[in-house]
Amino acid sequence: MTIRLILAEDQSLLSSALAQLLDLEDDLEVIGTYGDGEEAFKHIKYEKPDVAILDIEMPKKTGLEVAEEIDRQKLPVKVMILTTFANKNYFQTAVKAHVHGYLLKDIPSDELIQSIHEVVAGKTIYSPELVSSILGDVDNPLSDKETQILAEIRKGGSTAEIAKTLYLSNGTVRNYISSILSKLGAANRIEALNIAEKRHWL
Amino acid sequence: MTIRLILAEDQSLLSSALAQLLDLEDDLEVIGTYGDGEEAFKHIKYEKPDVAILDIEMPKKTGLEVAEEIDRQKLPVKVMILTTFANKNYFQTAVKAHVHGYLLKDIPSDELIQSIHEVVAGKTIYSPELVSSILGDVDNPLSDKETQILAEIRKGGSTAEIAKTLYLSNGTVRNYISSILSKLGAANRIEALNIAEKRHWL
DNA sequence: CGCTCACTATGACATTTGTCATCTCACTTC
DNA sequence: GAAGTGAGATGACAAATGTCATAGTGAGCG
Repeated sequence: MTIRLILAEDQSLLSSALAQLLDLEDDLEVIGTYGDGEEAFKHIKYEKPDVAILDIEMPKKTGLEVAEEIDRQKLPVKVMILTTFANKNYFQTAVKAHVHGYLLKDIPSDELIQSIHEVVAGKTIYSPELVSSILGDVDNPLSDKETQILAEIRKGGSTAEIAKTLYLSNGTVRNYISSILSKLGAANRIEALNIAEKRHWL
Repeated sequence: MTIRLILAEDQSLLSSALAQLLDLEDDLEVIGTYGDGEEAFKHIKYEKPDVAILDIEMPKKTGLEVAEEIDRQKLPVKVMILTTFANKNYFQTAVKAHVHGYLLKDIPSDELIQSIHEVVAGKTIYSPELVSSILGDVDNPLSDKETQILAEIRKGGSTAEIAKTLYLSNGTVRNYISSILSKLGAANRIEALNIAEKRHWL
């Protein structure tokens, strides 16, 4: 029985190289490769592959959104996330969406092939590097509101604008920012952004 | 005559997939794959491959630095840059280093293989998407100093810190920033960073 | 030669940002 | 129902940031 695969990955070089390579395996068959989440989802839904390999950051719909949709509709597909990002939030979202694999792009292709087989055999595979790196991650000390505000800061808005979009008073926003800065040990907004980004908290 | 290749790419999945795929071609032979610029350079220097395919953003040494070093030492190697980044500065640096190819990772792998052959045959290949996207780029209105200061801003330093590291007065830095903001139509530093980054000016 | 432009600088000013103490109000929780 | 707790708010203050006018220097150019 050959395993039917769909690939969703927006970097054509990787996508095409991978597709050709997987196709060379005699029990694997790549029935489609798609460069954005929406297309990929459509084809997953109607062509019912055995395994869907999804990148996270893609146009239109992220791999995580696709995974959640598949989970919600209980489509009979094994979902594997394949990403560069060893990011706690991404990983947790993926786990909640009951994905069958979460692999980082820093593995060799043999390992990917092996993982596909294991997933089809019923295993669930989380990249060990990832799990340990996640466990090793310093815990995000920011509250939800603080994180939300930091995200607004990243967009470049002033205190006043942030206050308006979040329906808070000017002073409250400044208090939150003050607290963010002290929690992150930053001296200003930009430093805070850099720190939070480096630690995968954004 | 088979073409001997060295690959420098820090994303293992792509690196290994590509290596296997290229090796399948009967006139191509991948004699080494390396995950950082320094290692790659050493092996390029002593194993003298026909072609070196370099990613830009890698640990230790970027692909561009490797390319410059190869150019300076006049090593008899065809250099091809393979990157995600359609960034004017990167591209210009690469051209100055006399690379023989500059390709984006959004091409299919067949095209890469074909390009390798063309480069070996003496052609110089610049990704057409890139060239046109570069030509379509709005010209950077910032002066060198302004760009330099914006780069310092990105690191998160305060006006005073920037002034100190660049040996300028506090007021001068503030004037430059003021000018940057007005040129970019930004209301504050963070917005300026976002705009400059989006337009590939950083 | 004069002109423009980039670079550097000052001072004065308004605004924004960051800090801190303090307060209210709605919810738990015991 | 009293004591916490956490989200949100205020006001006052200091420091940083942004704006503007003005000015000196030197390089490059027609």
